[in-house]
Amino acid sequence: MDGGNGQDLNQLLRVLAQGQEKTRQLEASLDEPSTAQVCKSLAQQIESTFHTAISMMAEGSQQQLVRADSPPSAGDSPHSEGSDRVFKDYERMEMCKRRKSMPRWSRQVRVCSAGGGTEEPLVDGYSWRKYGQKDILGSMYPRGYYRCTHRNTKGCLATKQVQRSDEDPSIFDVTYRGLHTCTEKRENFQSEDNLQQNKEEVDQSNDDLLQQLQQQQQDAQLLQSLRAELEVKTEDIGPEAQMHNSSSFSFPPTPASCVPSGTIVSRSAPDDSFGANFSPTFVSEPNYFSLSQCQISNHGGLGAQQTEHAEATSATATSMANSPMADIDFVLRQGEYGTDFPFDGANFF
DNA sequence: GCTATTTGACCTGC
DNA sequence: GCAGGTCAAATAGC
Repeated sequence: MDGGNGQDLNQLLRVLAQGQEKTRQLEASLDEPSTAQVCKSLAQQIESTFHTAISMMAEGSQQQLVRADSPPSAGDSPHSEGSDRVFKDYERMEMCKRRKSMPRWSRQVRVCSAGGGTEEPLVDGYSWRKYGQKDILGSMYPRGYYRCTHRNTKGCLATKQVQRSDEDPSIFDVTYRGLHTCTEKRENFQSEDNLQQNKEEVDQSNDDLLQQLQQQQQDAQLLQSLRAELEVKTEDIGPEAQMHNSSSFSFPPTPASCVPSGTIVSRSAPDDSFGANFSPTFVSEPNYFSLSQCQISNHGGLGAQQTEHAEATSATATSMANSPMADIDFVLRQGEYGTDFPFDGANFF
């Protein structure tokens, strides 16, 4: 993927620009009286655009990672004893890898009903199946583990964890992991009120993603021109020195201040200096964001879903993180990926 | 009988 | 070794 990177990026930028344009159209449509159909259509187009962009990135990154660690296929030794076991172990291993790279985000949900248990606080439009519960050290309440009901039928790997807050038992911390690959939609949970907010978030995500990509492209060009310059200058050096240099030349280590921590800072953080921090490596840390959003359930549960669609869309836009090109656990969310845009530059360019 | 939940056991990462 | 996360057998509800 070295030769076609610039072209790929340009193509990707075009696709993302399309998404941005569609989002603007959606915004414009909101001012019109009867917009349901138009908005729905535009939303579908936006979703499709993100899907295309993500596919492009995933495809590009996978080409770099053709490795020998293919799964021990059952066909290798179909009748050997314990082959199932080996395969299951492998699946478990893969699950751990996937878990690490899954996008993750959390939110706080307030409920009115003062139940005592850890029952699922809100219906969020997806159907979840509880698969575990665990007492958590230092927490008064156990944590419930849920996975998408369509895990087996559609291979949807989305999970969520629900834990009642110690400070305020009416608040649940809900941590979502992975994206729904099942086709189940939550259209019923999209109210007119939500639409504008969601659109703004999607628009913001689009803008930020585009900005990051453009910055990376500039960095790549800069790097290339620097490299070209370096090559020219080495011609002036004598053959002996050249030999020496060619065997020991290396880029100086990246200053510590320029190495992204991998921790996504709050959007409100003013020190957004992405441009100065391009680095081919980054440190991976589990990154959360917390919406701290109080959601009251006495409006038929609609309030609880106000931003979730946009979050899912935003997370979808970042699901390139699921690609094997980086073992990262992050969630991009409108501007929060400031200095740590998690592309592994060394792989991406 | 099918599906969802519960719960102890097991596995993995730190 | 410990805590968190998941599995899977047992159980409950429809």
